[in-house]
Amino acid sequence: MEDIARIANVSKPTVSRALSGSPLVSDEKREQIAKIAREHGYAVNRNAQKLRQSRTNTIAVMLDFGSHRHGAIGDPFIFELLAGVSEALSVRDVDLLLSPSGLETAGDYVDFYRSRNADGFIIIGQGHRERMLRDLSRRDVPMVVWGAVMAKSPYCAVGSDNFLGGRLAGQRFLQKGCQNWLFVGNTSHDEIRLRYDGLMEAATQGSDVAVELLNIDVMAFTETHDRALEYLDAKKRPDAVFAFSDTAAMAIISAFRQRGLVAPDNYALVGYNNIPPSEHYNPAISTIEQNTHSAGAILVEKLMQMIEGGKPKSAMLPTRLIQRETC
Amino acid sequence: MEDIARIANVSKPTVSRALSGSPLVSDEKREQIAKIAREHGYAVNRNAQKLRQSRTNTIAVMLDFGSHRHGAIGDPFIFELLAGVSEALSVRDVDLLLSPSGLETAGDYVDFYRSRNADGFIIIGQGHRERMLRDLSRRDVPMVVWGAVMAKSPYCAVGSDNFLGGRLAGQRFLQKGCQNWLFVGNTSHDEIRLRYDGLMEAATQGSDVAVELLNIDVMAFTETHDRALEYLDAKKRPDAVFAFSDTAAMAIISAFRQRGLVAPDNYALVGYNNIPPSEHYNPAISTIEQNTHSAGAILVEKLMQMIEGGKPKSAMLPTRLIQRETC
DNA sequence: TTGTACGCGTTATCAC
DNA sequence: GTGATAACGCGTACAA
Repeated sequence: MEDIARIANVSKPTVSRALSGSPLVSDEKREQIAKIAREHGYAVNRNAQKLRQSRTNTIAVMLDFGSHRHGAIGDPFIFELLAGVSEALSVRDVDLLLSPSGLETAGDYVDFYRSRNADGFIIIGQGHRERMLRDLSRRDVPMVVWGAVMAKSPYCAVGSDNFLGGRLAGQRFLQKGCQNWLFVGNTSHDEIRLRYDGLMEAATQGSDVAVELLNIDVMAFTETHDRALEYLDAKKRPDAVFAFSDTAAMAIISAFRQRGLVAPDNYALVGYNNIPPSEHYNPAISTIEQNTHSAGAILVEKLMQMIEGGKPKSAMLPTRLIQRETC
Repeated sequence: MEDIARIANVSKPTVSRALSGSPLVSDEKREQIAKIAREHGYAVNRNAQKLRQSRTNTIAVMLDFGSHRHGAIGDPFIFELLAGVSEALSVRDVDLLLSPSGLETAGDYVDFYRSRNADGFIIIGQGHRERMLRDLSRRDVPMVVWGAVMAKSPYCAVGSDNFLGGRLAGQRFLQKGCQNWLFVGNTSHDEIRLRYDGLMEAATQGSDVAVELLNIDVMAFTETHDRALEYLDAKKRPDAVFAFSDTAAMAIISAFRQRGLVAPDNYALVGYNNIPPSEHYNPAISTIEQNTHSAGAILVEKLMQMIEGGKPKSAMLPTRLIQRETC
């Protein structure tokens, strides 16, 4: 920058101002300086910038790849969410640091933040780290969580109305007169548990409804498929199934078909997320739709508020039941 | 750091050495300093570090979210790839900057690199930026591309053997005696075009084989489904279809079924990627498998070599045909 | 093994 | 509007 200043016959601060679009510099000079910089292949050192400024204009997005590998990614839903976050950050010209390593305990997160690696965190899915998140929320680090939204939560969470989603599925089962329900999913994830709770509430409103729980440790396609087969082979015959994702619903359909069971003739089925293939699947999958599209933008918006010192409220996105062939 | 040094009764450089694990400091002092740092909530400023050092230990991964949104993501394949890259970088303790904004022209990339935002780029999919990539490769910026691997390519590319993939599908079609083939995919993407070329080569080895091309602009599920319907409604009746992804294959199955056509009775079908649901789909989808798992690690390995000043060769990963019900 | 002095490239502060 | 100067927090010669 020193060199550019010399060549342009101005001072270093002027170059800085010109290149960062300060209104304090004349347009004429700005253009001239920009031109010289371009010709000489000069670009402002972003690290020096970050060192000098209070903001790093970077946020870290934590994605639990571990639990999503090997087909474990429920469906394209997470990807859409990530795309939304990426886009919302782009608009604000903020960098996205993806799942930096070594972040386990709340202390790790605090250190990472104090090291000025990022201005805040977006954490996708509580998973099994609810405890850590509660700790972290007390440590004055800007963060927003995608996942279960619970009233008593000490941190800002954004997620779809999972409880309602579960209830909607249950109410539909009631309409169809189903009595032996099966919930498929890992309820140790709060998000999933809320759906289960919603389903249970609907169940209590019916008469003589029994709900079973098929807990899937690793919520992957193959795992779900195999566990469903085991379940059927134990002579269980549910007349309604609520799966934790559309991909899981596909696994269910496949497993049930292998035992001669077809939806909706032999059982009702509702999935979650409304991914594109669901509509054209055979049979077309009834599902709970959540507004994935705006989720990313909302997450970013809340986090920015928090970084500015605000205290944004948690937000719950609407869900609705989309009826297709399976239910 | 100054403070920590004072409290520990040592000098600033000693603290620096202790915290960065230099062998020049006694274990006793290192431990003592680390303890004090922990107690006082001190963490090394990573930006100052990056400013001072030649490496930033950050690499940028370019993902074309734009062409993957709204279900446009072919299937979970890209996600798996990203997970692999993320993991490989974690092991090396390198940060992953995801699709920074404002990178369009080769010049943008060069500036980004010169600004010391990242030590290099991993670019997922050539897409429509082949021209830019050629430019960029001449500019002395470390980068590796996932996608089509072509002999005359000026940059280091890693990808599966797309040509072979296409040929394998074609050879299978020949075995089954199919004569009216349909290729589904956007051949303006080099990766896809190579598959088409492979298919064509197989076609020339048969007698009386005709190949049609159904170009899908946006390679999304719904788009593929609708274009397939249009195709059938134009009274076309292929007896073999090669789709650019397994998700696309699902879209094809759905569209064909709507017109009363079922695989493998009415047509043979081969997909690509071998995603988990393909095995359990109805009908189970024959597909070309590529070694997604090691891809991420290889990309990172090549890029690191390049950053170290090496000139790594392009690499082609093996593919194989997995025969299931559809073909 | 440890300390001194300096520089990395930028922006904030204050004068003019 | 522009320029001189200091400061951001760290690593690294070099000396001790």
